[in-house]
Amino acid sequence: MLTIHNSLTRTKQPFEPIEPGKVRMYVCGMTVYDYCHLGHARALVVFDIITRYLRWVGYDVIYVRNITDIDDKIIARANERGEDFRDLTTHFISAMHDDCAALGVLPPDHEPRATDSVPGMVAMIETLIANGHAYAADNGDVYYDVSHFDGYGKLSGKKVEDLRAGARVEVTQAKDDPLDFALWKAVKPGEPSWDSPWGPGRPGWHIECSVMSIDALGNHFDIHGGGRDLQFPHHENEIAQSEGATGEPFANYWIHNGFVRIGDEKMSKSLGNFLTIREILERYRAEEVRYFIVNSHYRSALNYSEESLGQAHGALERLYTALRDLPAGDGETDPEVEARFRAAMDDDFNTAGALSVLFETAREVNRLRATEPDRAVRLGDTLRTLGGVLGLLQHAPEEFLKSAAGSAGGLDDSAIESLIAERNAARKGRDFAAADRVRDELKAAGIELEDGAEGTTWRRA
RNA sequence: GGCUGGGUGGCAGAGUGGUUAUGCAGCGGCCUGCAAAGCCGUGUACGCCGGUUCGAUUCCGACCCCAGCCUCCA
Repeated sequence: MLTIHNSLTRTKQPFEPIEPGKVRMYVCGMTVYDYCHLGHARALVVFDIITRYLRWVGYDVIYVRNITDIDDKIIARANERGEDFRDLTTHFISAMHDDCAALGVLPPDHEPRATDSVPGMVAMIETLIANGHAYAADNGDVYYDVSHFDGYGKLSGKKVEDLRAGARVEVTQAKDDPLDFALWKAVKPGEPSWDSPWGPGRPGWHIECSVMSIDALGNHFDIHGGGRDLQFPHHENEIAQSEGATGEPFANYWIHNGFVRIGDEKMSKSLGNFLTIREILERYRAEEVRYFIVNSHYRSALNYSEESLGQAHGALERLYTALRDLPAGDGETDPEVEARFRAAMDDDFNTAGALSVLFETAREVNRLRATEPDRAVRLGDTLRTLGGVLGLLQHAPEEFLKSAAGSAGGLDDSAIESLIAERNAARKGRDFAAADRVRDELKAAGIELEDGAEGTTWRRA
């Protein structure tokens, strides 16, 4: 039985989809004005794994992840670069897709773009005005009337009075209440705009997600996800808009992933302490980045450090070493191992616990490969299958073990092979001093050797 | 100030009212020309102070500390 921590109730609940066997999930995607950083990578990987797992246990999943391709920052950046905002977003959307592919993040089923849904946003805003949930201000903006929605604050656990007391939102003349938020922003000079009943302008950020999610999944769907930082106000506002407009409950389960931190601070654009995915991939293998993310629970804070990424390498090396030279079997998994893996994942996607099952299985493979080869092969299949649910262990072991991290230079494979041949000739002549010199030379270049019965193998550390 | 979440062994990181997380690193052993890999063994870990309990890292209360949201943010 799958249980999920629901931000809406702040408890772990059994997962019950609206329609049996079917999961409809919407996750807030990227605002495409810059390259994705490690924090984005975490959100991408976390929901990728949730999707993979739900599918693997048999759910028919519709996964929607939007693209915000119109907002203040996009406009500002485009103007800075002196280009059309569409050229800017096209560039960063394609960069994001490259990053996803590199990290093994599967594409969502639908990837709606805000600019394709503006008429729907205008329509929802009209409905909200008609319902009394929103009002058009004199300046051409339209605002949501927070006091007119009873459930406001239910997702973030905030009370409207408390928010008002601690409000740091700048009060404009146009708003009735500092907590009210913009649904439609009147055009300013130099900005792209769309026509509307309130004059030319563009949608507010929150309305974009309400409309794109409902368009793709209906008024009421199962899971809505995103980063912790979106819980308030973004998701709170989405609920107010969506439920205000449809009169139906919006999403049943809200899942929020924790932040990536660096030096005990949130990694973010505004703090400027971020590392882009492409920067990281220059220094580490994509699978190491993925392992680093999977190694901790999706809701907890994840501290970036060189050491952690290094440890990820060591851990993957162990797993791949167990699979090395192990033939593939019939693809069946071991039921007992699978049950333990599922028990961990069913417990609010406990990927760290699931990994421990993988390591225990790897040890079993190593222990049994000589004495019970059939069983070892079966466990190897299990390892590959369960690893695949986490998006790991899909490379050929030799390929992973011999691969270089990022753009690392050094010795190429043929140079390594010829040094090994040289060393083995020395070993044959029992000139161990010469053999050890070659091995030391390779070790200095980051190459580890292993002399086995079948000959010498190597890997990059 | 209001509201969230968290403090676990050298590091990373799960989890639990009493019995091994797991990985990396370390130590001892087996194996090996020596290594490496692997296997076996090994470490008085649970912020502080009280309380409940036969027993608490795990429950309750206070305290200290950290992070996040309340402004754009995965």
